[in-house]
Amino acid sequence: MSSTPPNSNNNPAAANAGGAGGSSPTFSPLYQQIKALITQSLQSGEWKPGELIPSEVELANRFKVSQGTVRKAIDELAAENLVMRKQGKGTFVSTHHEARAHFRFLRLMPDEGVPHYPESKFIEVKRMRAPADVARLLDLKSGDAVIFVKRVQSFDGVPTIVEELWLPGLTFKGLTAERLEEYKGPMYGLFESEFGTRMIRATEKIRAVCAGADDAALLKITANTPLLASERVSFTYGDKPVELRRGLYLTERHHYHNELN
Amino acid sequence: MSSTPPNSNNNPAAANAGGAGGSSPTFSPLYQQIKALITQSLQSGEWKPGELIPSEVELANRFKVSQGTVRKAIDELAAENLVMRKQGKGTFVSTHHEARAHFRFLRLMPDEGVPHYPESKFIEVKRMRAPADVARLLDLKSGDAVIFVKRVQSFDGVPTIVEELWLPGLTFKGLTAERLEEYKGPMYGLFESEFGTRMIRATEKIRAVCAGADDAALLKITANTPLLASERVSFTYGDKPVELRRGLYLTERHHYHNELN
DNA sequence: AAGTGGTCTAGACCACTTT
DNA sequence: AAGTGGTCTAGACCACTTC
Repeated sequence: MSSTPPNSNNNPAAANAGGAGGSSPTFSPLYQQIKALITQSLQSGEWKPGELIPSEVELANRFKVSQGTVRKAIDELAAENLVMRKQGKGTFVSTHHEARAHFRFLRLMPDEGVPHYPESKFIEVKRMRAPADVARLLDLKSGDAVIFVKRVQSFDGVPTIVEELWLPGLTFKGLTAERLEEYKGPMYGLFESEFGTRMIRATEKIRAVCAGADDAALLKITANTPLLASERVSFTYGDKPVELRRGLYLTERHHYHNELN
Repeated sequence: MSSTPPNSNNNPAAANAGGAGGSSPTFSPLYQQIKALITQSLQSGEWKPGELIPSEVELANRFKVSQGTVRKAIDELAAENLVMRKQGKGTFVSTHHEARAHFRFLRLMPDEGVPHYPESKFIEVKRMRAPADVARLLDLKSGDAVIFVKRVQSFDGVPTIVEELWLPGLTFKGLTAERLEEYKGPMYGLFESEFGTRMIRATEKIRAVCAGADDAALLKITANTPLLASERVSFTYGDKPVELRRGLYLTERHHYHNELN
């Protein structure tokens, strides 16, 4: 018998792939396991948003796998916008503190001209107990503490969005109107920097409604103007819902943009 | 000097990668070139929707590249929904004749219950000359022949969508009300099978509007009911726009669903 | 058993950035 | 020159489907 060929697969890190034929019931490929390990480091804050993560070679050594396997894991994380690759520089943890990230969740675009981020005016910020519907969407118990935020957003001084947010009180303890007001830019940047909670994906339900008297007043429009109503639930690592946002969008000079692939 | 090592890169198919240092201005990686060649075969109909394409090994031989390079090309085509991989069976050309594809472009979901495809009732089908706005969006000249379609779609007998379509007359020559009516299922299936035109992506602009008298009558609702207004431009291979669709969606028992990643 | 896509490895070289 | 990600190759073996 000749010696083992150089490419035989006998990786100790993989709990499967053994010589025994029976595949374990919880089988997952090595690169998925590596991906999970990297995600853990992202979640735990070992590498913070905006920072450089270890190089592929370094991670391959750490996890005792080939660079190609690390590469495939990072490819998927990059596709999910958890990290960003930059040739020659390295791989960086994604952050909401970038123009690029600003319009990933805000899909309202001006009919004419280049998109830019709106100004916020906060109407109300308070702690309260979660109503049943909010609790259900945020995976909380009815009556759990939540932080409620209501604000109006304007483009070039024109009020266009009125939205209400509910955030788990535990995760966002210490969030006040002052901190929101002094912070410029998207709230997700604040959440990421000050509360260590990064939104990584969201689901949205959209309908058309008529403006009620209160919302019409905030948007300085007549009642019964048609508005887009969006209900958005945002998730952080581990598919944990951490924000419910209900927005009303005035679509006279703006539209909701979507790409269907 | 030792002989050339086994892994030196000297592939004749690549127009770049030569020994000369100067990179050509039109550089693109090999797998992108392979991807373009495969896309050409898809576009030309060499492999038709639903059919099996040659195996990775076969394509690697044909193009004189390694299987890994073909693999990376097909990976991207699969990510763009142009093909579908099935382990053990092969790689198939995507088709709109599948339940899976039906909801890729129709994002209106029932608030309760499982999604299903609506019934169509055609109001009008005619040839006409493209108005300026339609011509612009379809990359035609104002006055070029287009086919105009107007229909109402119902879920469980409840009229919910009224939409108007404009299609380039040249591409869809011979499309009549009869053919539309006898065809069950999504129009994109018909377009693909009968006209050899496959929609591969679309952009959509969404607003809220009030129902006018005519549309209210078609949807059997009162005038001024708020509706979602969608303007969608669909593209076939080569990013060529081949459909303009303007839809009004009743969102009382349905909502527009979106995933933000 | 044979064929397909899916995973994993090892190594070479290229393109880009920084030192 | 050194380090990073990006491309390409060659080969092994696994999981799944079909014959």
